[in-house]
Amino acid sequence: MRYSKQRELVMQQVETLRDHPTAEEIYQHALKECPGLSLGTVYRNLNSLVEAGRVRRVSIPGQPDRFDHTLPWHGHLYCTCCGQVEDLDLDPGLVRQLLSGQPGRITDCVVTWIGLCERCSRQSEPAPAAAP
Amino acid sequence: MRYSKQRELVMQQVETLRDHPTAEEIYQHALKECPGLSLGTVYRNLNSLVEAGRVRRVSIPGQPDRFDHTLPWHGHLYCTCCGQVEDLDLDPGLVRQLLSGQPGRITDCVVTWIGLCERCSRQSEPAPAAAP
DNA sequence: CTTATTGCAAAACGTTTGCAGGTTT
DNA sequence: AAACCTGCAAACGTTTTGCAATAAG
Repeated sequence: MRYSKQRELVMQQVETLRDHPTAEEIYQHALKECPGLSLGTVYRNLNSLVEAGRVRRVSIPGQPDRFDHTLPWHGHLYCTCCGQVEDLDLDPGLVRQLLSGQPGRITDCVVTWIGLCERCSRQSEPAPAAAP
Repeated sequence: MRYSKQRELVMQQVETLRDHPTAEEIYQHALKECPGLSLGTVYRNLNSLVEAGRVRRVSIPGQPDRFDHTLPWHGHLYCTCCGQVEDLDLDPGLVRQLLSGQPGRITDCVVTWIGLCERCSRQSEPAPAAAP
């Protein structure tokens, strides 16, 4: 894979916007530092970065994909109130136990909690962004 | 909610095609019994059936939604070889343990295994359908 | 008679792709 | 010079929507 200004910019955005940005959000922020950048290029680079293992893709049902700079395996919590996605540290031992006895060969495991984040569940000071 | 022939037909297809069909698959099968049925109607009815709690939606990252007649909570295994989705019985106690200590109020939990089903992992007699 | 539901077609949405020109090695 | 990467715009596959017509209560 060759160096490109655009790809490194996309990588940098995933790292600085640490809150699981979507391709569109990454594009909007990157545009400020690289006018003329195209959304297609952002998508293409996100795909190569995911394939290269430098970025993780986070899929929430019914929503555009998000991208995560945290590489080690973890789960996610999608807050239906503020729309934010939080990392979830899950005991890998328990996950392995959950899987034990299941037939087949597993290569990945997606665990997504749907509900309210801590802030929204306290019903005060709801986070700014609106849920889609 | 009013009775409609189309909605009951969609419901019936989800129940008889027990293998997590997509909207398109449900449409193709239902068409045989109700010529003139439209795909938009299938989507609308699947949405109302999910909302009414008579059907479950199963989302696999990067794939069209599937629909499940099994209502009690369970996980899913998506086989990257044959493309099939299998139900996964997961110990609810372990799932509750996984969640314990996490902040927030959880309303749903999506657990999806990605890998090979038992049949494909035995590397013999792969299931008919091709992975997308 | 009222209103939910339908078929149809068009649009919305997130994402991918073909192409001609520009960049990296 | 060869290969890769870009911007652009068009196309993609899935899903939703506006509409006038139909069917249910």
